[in-house]
Amino acid sequence: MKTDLDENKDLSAQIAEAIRDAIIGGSLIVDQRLPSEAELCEKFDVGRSTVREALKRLAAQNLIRTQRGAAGGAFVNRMSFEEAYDQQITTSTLLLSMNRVDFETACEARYALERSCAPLSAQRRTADQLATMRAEIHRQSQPGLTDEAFCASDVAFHRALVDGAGNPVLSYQLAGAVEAMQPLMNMITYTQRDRDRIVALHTRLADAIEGQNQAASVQVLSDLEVYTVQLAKSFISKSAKKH
Amino acid sequence: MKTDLDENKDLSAQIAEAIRDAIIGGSLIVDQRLPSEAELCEKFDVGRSTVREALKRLAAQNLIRTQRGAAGGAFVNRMSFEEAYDQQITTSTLLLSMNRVDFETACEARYALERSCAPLSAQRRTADQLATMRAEIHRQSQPGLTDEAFCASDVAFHRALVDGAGNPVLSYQLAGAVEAMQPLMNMITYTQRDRDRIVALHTRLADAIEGQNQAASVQVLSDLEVYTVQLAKSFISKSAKKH
DNA sequence: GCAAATGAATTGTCAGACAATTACGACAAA
DNA sequence: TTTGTCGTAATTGTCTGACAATTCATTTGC
Repeated sequence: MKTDLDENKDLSAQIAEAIRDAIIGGSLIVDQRLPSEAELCEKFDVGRSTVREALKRLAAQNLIRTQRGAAGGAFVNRMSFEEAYDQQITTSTLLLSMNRVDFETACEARYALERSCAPLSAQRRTADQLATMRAEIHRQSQPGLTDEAFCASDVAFHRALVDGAGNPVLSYQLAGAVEAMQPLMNMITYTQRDRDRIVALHTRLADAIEGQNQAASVQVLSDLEVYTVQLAKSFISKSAKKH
Repeated sequence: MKTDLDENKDLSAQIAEAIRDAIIGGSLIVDQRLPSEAELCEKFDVGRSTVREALKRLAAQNLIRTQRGAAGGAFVNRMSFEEAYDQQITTSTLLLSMNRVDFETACEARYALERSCAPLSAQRRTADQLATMRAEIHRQSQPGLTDEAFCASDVAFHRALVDGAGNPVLSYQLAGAVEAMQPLMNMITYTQRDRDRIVALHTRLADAIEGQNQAASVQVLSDLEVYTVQLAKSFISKSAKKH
């Protein structure tokens, strides 16, 4: 691990980077204990606050976890899929909300990625995942559902589809694409007719997945993309007219 | 922003979460200045180190940036695509390296995602991106290339393919999938025959992209996936025999 | 033998101090 | 009037020392 620091830059950032590189490079392995804060102070020749700030940076990225007590300390953390999901979703959401990414671009990316899951999901989905899809469709056709709840159910439906591919890496990669769209979708108001149309498309999709019809599942996703973009466009022009 | 803290938990984590929620929720907008450290101390009724550790956590996630000096402070950061790329790659790499994800699963996910880019790339790739692909193919056929350099060129080739889709959100999502495979691919040793085969597949792919042949581009990626998995399998069985 | 007390190691938090950096205004010089 | 210099205030970055809270191992008392 590099212990020589550039004097005139942010020390805690440099220390965090040095440790991060050691973890990524494999010289610190999972569950291994890092030196105590006091030892790191000596090793890098800095004060304790500086070391602590560096460790907090790493903790924020789930690279380490800390434990108090006699046998405590900082340990290299095994990044769980759960943690990776959360990070993925947070990053994707912020990226979309802060960069004026137009709806169409985000939508295209999302459905392109989902189409890559659909054939696998048609092959492998479990009965449980299929049941989740059906249940969400049922929820979506309930009257009196708020727009927000409708969107949340939409996300759950698509998550089930993605998980149906039975590939955790794929689920992880798709988490951001699907969830990050939710705030954008939430801004739209759905008429009953819109919802009926979406429910119909979801039903077609679930049928295709149930019937293991790969081509059909891909086709429905394309149709869904077209419809979603159209919906967003008409909504934007409508709210533009109001003002 | 919530300012009431649970006494017996990690204060800096709670503060970081409160501020993070405010950013995600939109009550703190891009480039807005956060209260100074001293003000945050009062607001949350904690010491300055605690506040600073919370801010470092947020800085590690690129949520804020800090500036010294009179008009300095912490500002809500606009997450750039570049920063999001880096985070995505780091997270994906660690996830794969720490969870004994088998090669086949990771490979399946990667090529499934790439296949979702190929048709778009065939439609839209610029001459520049095509030239990058050709250049990397040329580099890959150079004799005396180390395995590591070969893999790096492979990544660059696939990045050009993905970027060809002209959708920055898609490029961002794919960054992790493509780059995180590199450490796994690096463990393989490539014979000249392996490289020739890969170069031939890459050439077919570049030809399909150049000729705007969507179906062919998808097909080549499937072939490449099959070959890559086969390569990895034979390599694993070979190194198993040695021991 | 077992429970309770003790001690040691470690992280979490606080307070105070000083250094480094930056913006801004005052003031003098051209 | 413009320009350059200086000082001052605000703010983050770092260091030091202290104490609290937690956890484990050891010792003590019964």
